[in-house]
Amino acid sequence: MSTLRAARRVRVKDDVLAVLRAAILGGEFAPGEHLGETELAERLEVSRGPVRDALATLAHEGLVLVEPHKGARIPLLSRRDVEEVFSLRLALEVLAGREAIRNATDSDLRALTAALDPIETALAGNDRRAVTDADLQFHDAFYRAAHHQRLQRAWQNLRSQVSLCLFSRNTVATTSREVVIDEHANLIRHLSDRDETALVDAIGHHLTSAFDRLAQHYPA
Amino acid sequence: MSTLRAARRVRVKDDVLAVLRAAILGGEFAPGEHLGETELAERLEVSRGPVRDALATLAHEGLVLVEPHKGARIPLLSRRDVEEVFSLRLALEVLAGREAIRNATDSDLRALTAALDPIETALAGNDRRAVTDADLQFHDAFYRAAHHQRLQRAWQNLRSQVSLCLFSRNTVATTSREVVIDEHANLIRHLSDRDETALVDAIGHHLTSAFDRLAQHYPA
DNA sequence: CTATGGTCCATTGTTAACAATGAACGGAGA
DNA sequence: TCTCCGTTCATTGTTAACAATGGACCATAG
Repeated sequence: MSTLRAARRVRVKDDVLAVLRAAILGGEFAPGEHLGETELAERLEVSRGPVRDALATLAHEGLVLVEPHKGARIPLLSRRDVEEVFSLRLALEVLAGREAIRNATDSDLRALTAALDPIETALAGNDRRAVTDADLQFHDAFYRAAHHQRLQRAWQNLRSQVSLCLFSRNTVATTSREVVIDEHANLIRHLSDRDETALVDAIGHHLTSAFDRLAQHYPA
Repeated sequence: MSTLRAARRVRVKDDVLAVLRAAILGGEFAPGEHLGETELAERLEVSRGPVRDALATLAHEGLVLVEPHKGARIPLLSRRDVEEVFSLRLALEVLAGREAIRNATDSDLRALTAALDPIETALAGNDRRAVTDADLQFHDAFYRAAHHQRLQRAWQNLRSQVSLCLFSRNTVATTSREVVIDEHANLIRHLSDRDETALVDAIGHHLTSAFDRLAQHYPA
């Protein structure tokens, strides 16, 4: 049965990584705050080794800033940072669209359609956090449909920062149903039609409007 | 004086990283070969800690493949891998071009022009390895001109794989002077002119032709 | 009062020992 | 002979102790 998961015992490092990532994205650390290896290790009741590993990974994801002999700090995002995140994301997602047109299977399209439901649910619950998570998971499915390993890893490295951007300033304009459902549905439609021009266009519109909504909170 | 370098003592991890990266790119390990932490640590006369750190970084760069409890292996590149590397690189470099048009300073342009010289020198020496290195360093300067930190890091993560592609099959068509000098000079010119369309076009041509030359050695 | 210099301490970098996993080998049974 | 199972061992994951760095603090001289 496909529901049977591999009983992989996770490494401690993976646990620490997941916990820290969730904590950072949940805003439990203030920007600029220093994350000491020793302190984290004690609070998580593990040794410093896995904590170091996890911090190194988080540094690759851009969730922490580490300097030699100075440890890890929570970065403070400027407007320029948000611009960087979204411009890079646009470049990646356009490539994802082109590759998906060539490589997406019916199964991928079904997965994308299915990924709309959690967004609806989250919208109904009026939980902004859940909406954003579901949104990002839709895009995960989109990148999977591209069948491009390196692109997917590039997205993984950027994904957390996108999430961070959407929550660092805590008042983000409520996203209306049109943008989160209709725009995503459009992506699926253009992808099904194998209409590259329309798809690339829709991606550009989708991300640009998301950036514009966000940019209001980051004055130039 | 600007020649005064910070007397930073490098961490052991950085040394190990540089040595291992050079070794892999130099073809000292066969594809599929297993890199044991213990063995590497002994040969480099350090402990396993820094070796682990370095291998983790190399994994992010795609130079080794690591699986939990199985360690690191040298990947074997298929044609699909090369396609992935170059398609992703194209997406990144087009973005770099657009950003450079907005952000490049005179100093950046001078650096780009200066980066042509080592290519000439390497060409004169008829050393393919040196030509490729100089080529990549030109593109480093190009990404620097974009003034886009996250893009630059994405390039750093891909750079080694590009280098690996160019040397994994050891018979690569000799690149003629036109492509390595003229095409690069064109990039500088279009960038100086702030001609986005021409620049994006030139980047596309530059990378596509490079891929085409390479793809012959990776039959579909 | 400011700036220079030195000492101390918290924190990271490194090392080496310990625990746990997974793969290879070999034997027993069908 | 082939398959299954258990043992063994090499290798990675984790831990804890040790070394070295960098910043903070304070004293002192100008």
